Amino acid sequence: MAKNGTAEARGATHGSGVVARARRRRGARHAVRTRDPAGTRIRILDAALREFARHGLGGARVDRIAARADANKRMLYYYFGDKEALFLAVLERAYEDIRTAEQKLRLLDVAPVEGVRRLVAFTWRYYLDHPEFLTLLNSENLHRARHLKRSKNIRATNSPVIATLGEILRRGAAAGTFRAGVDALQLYVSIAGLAYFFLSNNYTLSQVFDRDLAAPAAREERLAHMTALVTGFLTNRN
Amino acid sequence: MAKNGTAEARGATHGSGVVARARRRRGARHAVRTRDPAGTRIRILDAALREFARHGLGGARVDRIAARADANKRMLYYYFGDKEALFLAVLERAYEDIRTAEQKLRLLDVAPVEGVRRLVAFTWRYYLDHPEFLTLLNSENLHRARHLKRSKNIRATNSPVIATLGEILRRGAAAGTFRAGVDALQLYVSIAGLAYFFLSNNYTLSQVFDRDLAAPAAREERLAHMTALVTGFLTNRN
DNA sequence: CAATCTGTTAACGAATCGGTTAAAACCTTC
DNA sequence: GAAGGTTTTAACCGATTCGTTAACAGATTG
Repeated sequence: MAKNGTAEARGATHGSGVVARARRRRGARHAVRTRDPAGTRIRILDAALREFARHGLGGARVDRIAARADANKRMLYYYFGDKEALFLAVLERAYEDIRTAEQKLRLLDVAPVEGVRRLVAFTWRYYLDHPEFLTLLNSENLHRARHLKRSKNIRATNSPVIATLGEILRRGAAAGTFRAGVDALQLYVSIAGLAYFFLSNNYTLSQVFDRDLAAPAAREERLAHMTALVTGFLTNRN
Repeated sequence: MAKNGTAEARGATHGSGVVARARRRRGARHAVRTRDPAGTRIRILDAALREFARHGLGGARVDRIAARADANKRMLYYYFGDKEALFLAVLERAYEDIRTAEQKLRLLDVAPVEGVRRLVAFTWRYYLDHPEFLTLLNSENLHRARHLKRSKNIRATNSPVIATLGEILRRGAAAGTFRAGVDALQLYVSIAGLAYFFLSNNYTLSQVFDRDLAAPAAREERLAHMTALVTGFLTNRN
């Protein structure tokens, strides 16, 4: 009863699909079969993101993806072609998501130092909240960006941030608060790297240095250090 | 004929093993069979390093490792137990190698700024020359350091670098050239991250920003930026 | 309501996976 | 030179892998 509300609330055109699926999962007989093409597609994408992030491309299992998506395995192939094409679809959506989040930042509304601080904090927060994004990128790099190479519309979406950061650096240098001659792409990669490495390699680092680097205190310390490092560098005019 | 020299040059106790193996590979009949336990062990480790680095733990194939090591597959299990134990052995050796290289650095013989510069340059160079180390760590982190947790003698070997960096920071602060209050572990992680991210994610970064970040010029630019970032931060006393 | 397209299903199959068996060949020791 | 332990081999195994087949059911259109 309450379950039904969920389906309707989502505004699904074929709302009954969700209910039917829930019934079928519970093993009820006389399950009402219904279609939900769009829903099936995103359920597969969600399940695939989780699976690829958890086990990598090589360790991911299509059967597990299908099971978690509550879809027939054949559907993966119907919608995406094969395992690798599905991986690319997952990757493209992940990039799309972070770029969308970046767009909302409006870094040029504040002073240059504050703008940089916000970019550092955002990057940190985003990686922290989306660990799957990190492992996904690691997988893609393991395969030398083989999938991304086949993708279009990836290059276009990624420039804006660099352009914005470049403008911040220009303004800061003009105002005399920042040093001149800093390359925006290099700095962007640095900010990303400072957060990425700590989080992506958190497990081995914690093990090797015998500290719990996932603890709240360690995280706060890290963000503070990153911010100090970047702003300290930029405001040192020698 | 010249081949034989290689075996002797290596100082192998059972030198004939190498020759026999080479003959067998070439498919010669009446192949002289010989034993070489130590050699077999390291050939397996080398082959496994390559395979795990190339395909990750999940994507690695034991048959391929055996083939490349020119050993029977049974030997992997004879010496290491199973695939995962072999992975741990490879990982342990990789850590051992980088710590050994770090020991040779003698960073305290030079001025603090120069010491930091050398550490940055070394880290960069080492990652550049050992890309397998990066992908290996990525794999281990994907699995949440599951294997490393079982390992002993990992924690002990990793402290010295942090201690040395701590001493450099102390001396620099005492001399008034460095800012005070910088945590050695945080800075070490930062230096590593600045190099690691650029190299480990080189493929996706190059793709996404439409630049060849593996080109010599891009590499030099990166090292220069990293060095400036770290020293610029440390020498900014505010 | 018939024809047609789209989405979904169960079942299967060939290839490959990590791991094992059982026996043989090499090497050391006495 | 025989005994006994260590290293190596070929063959094999059951489970699992990704991907496919063929038929069916819901939706759409005339």
